[in-house]
Amino acid sequence: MDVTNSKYEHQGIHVITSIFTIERGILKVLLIKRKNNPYKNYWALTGGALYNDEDLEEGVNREIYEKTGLKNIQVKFSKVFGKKGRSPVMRMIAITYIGIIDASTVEIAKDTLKTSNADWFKIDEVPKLAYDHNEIIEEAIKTLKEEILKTNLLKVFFPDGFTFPELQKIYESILNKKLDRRNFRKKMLNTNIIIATEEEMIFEGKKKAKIYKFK
Amino acid sequence: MDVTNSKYEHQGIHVITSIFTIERGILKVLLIKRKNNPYKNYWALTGGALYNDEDLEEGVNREIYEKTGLKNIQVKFSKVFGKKGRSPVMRMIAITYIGIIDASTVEIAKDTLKTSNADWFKIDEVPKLAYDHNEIIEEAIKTLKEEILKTNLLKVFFPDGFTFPELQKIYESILNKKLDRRNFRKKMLNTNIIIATEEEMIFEGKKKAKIYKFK
DNA sequence: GCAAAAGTGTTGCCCCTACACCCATGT
DNA sequence: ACATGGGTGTAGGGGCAACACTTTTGC
Repeated sequence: MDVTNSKYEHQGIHVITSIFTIERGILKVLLIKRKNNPYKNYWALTGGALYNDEDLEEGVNREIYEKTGLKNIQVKFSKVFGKKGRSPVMRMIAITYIGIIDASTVEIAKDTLKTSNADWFKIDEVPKLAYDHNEIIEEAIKTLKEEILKTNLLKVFFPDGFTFPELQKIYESILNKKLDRRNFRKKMLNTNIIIATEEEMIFEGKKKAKIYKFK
Repeated sequence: MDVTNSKYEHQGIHVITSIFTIERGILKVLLIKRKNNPYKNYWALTGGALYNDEDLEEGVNREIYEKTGLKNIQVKFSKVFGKKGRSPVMRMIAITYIGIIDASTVEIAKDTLKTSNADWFKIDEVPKLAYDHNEIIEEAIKTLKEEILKTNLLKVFFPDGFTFPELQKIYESILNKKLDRRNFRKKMLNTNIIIATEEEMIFEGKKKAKIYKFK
């Protein structure tokens, strides 16, 4: 291995996260506006170059923090993007992740060293983004749909527990389809990652709904 | 983005493939012996640095060819390995893949520009390898077990068709467990990627077995 | 005629889907 | 009393695992 071999000199790693939320039943993705070239003034996903002294997930979290002020976002690996032309500056491979947060509980920094804006976009209203980020979001949505069925990613929305009607609404927003109340309840209870509590609360109806928690 | 920023200068991409085969019912992995530093004279997986002018799978195939003489190996993505200390030379991220071939139909180059030997190793007799390649193989085996259930990866063993007894033996070798003849047959036929032929042949018994083909 | 492998069918379980009625409450 | 959403049970289909007997043929 020769550090100055021109065949593989000047390569780099992007660590990129599609951060999602749900606002009033609508799935949205967090985008930031770039201050610097390349793609100056383009909207983009949170992410950037991995540093030499950090592991992948450290880089992921640093990039999220630098570009949004958010900390401790739980992420899941999504996909690798490595087409040779994907960055105009040098050969970059993107390792991409997904995360989901409750937008109503956090404050997103709108102006940072590298960003001039930040906002949530409905996933079917995402503009033309920097790099191949549009494609990355498409794959991220697929990963998100798979992961919420296998893990307790959605716990972030319900730190104090949830009722089935509201949990179902979140799932329906992400999967983009209606689910059957009875089947949804049975399926969720079957996973054994949910436990009932004694409390109840009102969600949308007039009748109280029982509160459950993620383990 | 600044090409000479020391925080992310001198990074590179490894494209690495765990190439498997089955010989007399035993799952084996192809290793090559390195001629050069780092890890000179260590056994290692086929792989190396991705070049700037090639896409990921092009790099995968070039590396396999350079180190073994093999061409046109169908590969599947396995996992990303990116711990910061994984290469002693510079910061390398490994994008890893799996492939499977019928060792009896190919000739592996044992001496190339970069390798001084090449051989098949039983997966529980793999020596201490270069880099984190032992860990990569562990994950590759998991990926292999998943992929053979979802895809027709094993087609390479049966260019002229197969009987159920021999197909089942391959599956059992990889999954490392006995399967029920009747259930195996039903499950495979259910996938609809298999068609019956009129021919028959003898596998291990005295009775002829019907020959099937992958679509 | 027997050993060795090939071929085949049934049952029960679990998960999933589809679907209809009663309950609690605020107005 | 009625409208609104919350809560529940049942039946059918598909996939999976467990399981035993018959067939072919070389010796």
